[in-house]
Amino acid sequence: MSTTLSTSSDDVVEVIFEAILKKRLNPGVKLSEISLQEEFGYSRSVIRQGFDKLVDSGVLIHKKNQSVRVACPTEQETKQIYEARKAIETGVIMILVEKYHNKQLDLTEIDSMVSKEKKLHDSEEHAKFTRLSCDFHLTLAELCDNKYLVESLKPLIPLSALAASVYADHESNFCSFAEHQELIEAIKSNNPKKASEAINVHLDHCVHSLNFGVQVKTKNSYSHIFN
Amino acid sequence: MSTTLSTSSDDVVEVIFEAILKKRLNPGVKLSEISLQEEFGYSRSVIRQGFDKLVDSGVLIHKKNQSVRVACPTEQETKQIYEARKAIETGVIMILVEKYHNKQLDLTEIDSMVSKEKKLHDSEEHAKFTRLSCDFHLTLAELCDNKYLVESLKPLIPLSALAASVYADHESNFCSFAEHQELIEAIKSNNPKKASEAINVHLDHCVHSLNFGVQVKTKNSYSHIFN
DNA sequence: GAATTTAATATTGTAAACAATAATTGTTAA
DNA sequence: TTAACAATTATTGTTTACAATATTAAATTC
Repeated sequence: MSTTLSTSSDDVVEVIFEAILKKRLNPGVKLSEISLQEEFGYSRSVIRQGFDKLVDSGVLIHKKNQSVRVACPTEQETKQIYEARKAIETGVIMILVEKYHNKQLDLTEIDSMVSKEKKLHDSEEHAKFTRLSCDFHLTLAELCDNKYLVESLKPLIPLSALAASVYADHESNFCSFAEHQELIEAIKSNNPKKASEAINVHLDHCVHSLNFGVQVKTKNSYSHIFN
Repeated sequence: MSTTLSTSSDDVVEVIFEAILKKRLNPGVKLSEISLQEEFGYSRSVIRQGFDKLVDSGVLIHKKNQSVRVACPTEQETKQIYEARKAIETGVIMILVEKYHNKQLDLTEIDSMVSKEKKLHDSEEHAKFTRLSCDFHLTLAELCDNKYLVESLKPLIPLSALAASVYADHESNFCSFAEHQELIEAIKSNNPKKASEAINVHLDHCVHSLNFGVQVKTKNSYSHIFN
């Protein structure tokens, strides 16, 4: 949380988040503390602290006396993740509509993000596109100036990415930049109802684009993951 | 998170949560690791793990190389806490309305909680009443069967309790059981709009009942806090 | 006597060591 | 060959020890 001065273990959290969003770390992958201390250069206790935070947010799974594993959301969990996101992000959008109406909100950063999303989508840079799609949602939360909302949403983004790696057939169409565009327009039009519908429809589309029929595949090695 | 088998450090988290809700731990109180290991019987590293979790949720504040302190929410933070709660709990209520309508929700537990709240309020057992008010909100979230929503809301409840200890003049009127009653009625009446308004009005009342003019007081000793 | 500096103490940050548990490998028997 | 069991290895859970930092107390100066 932002009240904490960042410690070494936060590096671990960031790197693992990053690796998940970049699809370097797949669902179900086992992560041992001693193997990773070489990778990071920190001691095992620092790695462990980072793991603990990630376990707490649900991104890593930990059973007693066993190595942690990257979460592999079930169908039910995925639906719960998006249900939670709808609650939190609807709140986010309502706040932003209010702020924009009161001229307390600068949307230029978000506008340029959506433009960049479009470019990456057209040039078929899938990895970067997925990453930016995730950032879009987090950035909206950050614009609220409410650290509690941000912290609530934060773990749900990598969890969504993990769900996508498991269940999405084509990730390029998974989180539509066109709907992001519409969402921003709804905020600008100062129409709370329209904006609320836009975010709910968008997140519903994300879930419905997933194919829960696929067999879950897990990997076990983690060389060349973090670089 | 529920995916984790509970470890020793979770005991620390629970005990501190409990102490806050029971008003044994006041905002700003300093908690040193070595002093508390005697209190708990665990070693310092276990205490530390529990502290880390509490810091992550914002309930404890931690600056590098300094002892952790119980959070002392500012006016702005308090308003952010309730803004976040409104988002999350509106989502919770919407889910419950849907579930109740589909006969997938049993409200007898909640009904009896509200009855008990009334009793405690009438008999002026303030500490127990406050505690039950907090439990009411968490129980509603738990009825959604969505661990992500529960985990999002969980840290905001003790934070609200801390804000109340700082800014509430009379805690007995702080979180109205009558409004809890109305909220449940709204769910039962299968009226999403009414239910949404009920939770938003209730949480707004909580904030507005606070008096942000008071001077913040902190304490420094912690004997007889955890028993 | 008050303020500043210096030394002593206490507390946290990190790493390393040991104990307990799980995962793996090797062996044996059917 | 396969299955069950035993021994080994690897990994986690916890404690302990040491280094770095902050807090407190004492000493010095004005």
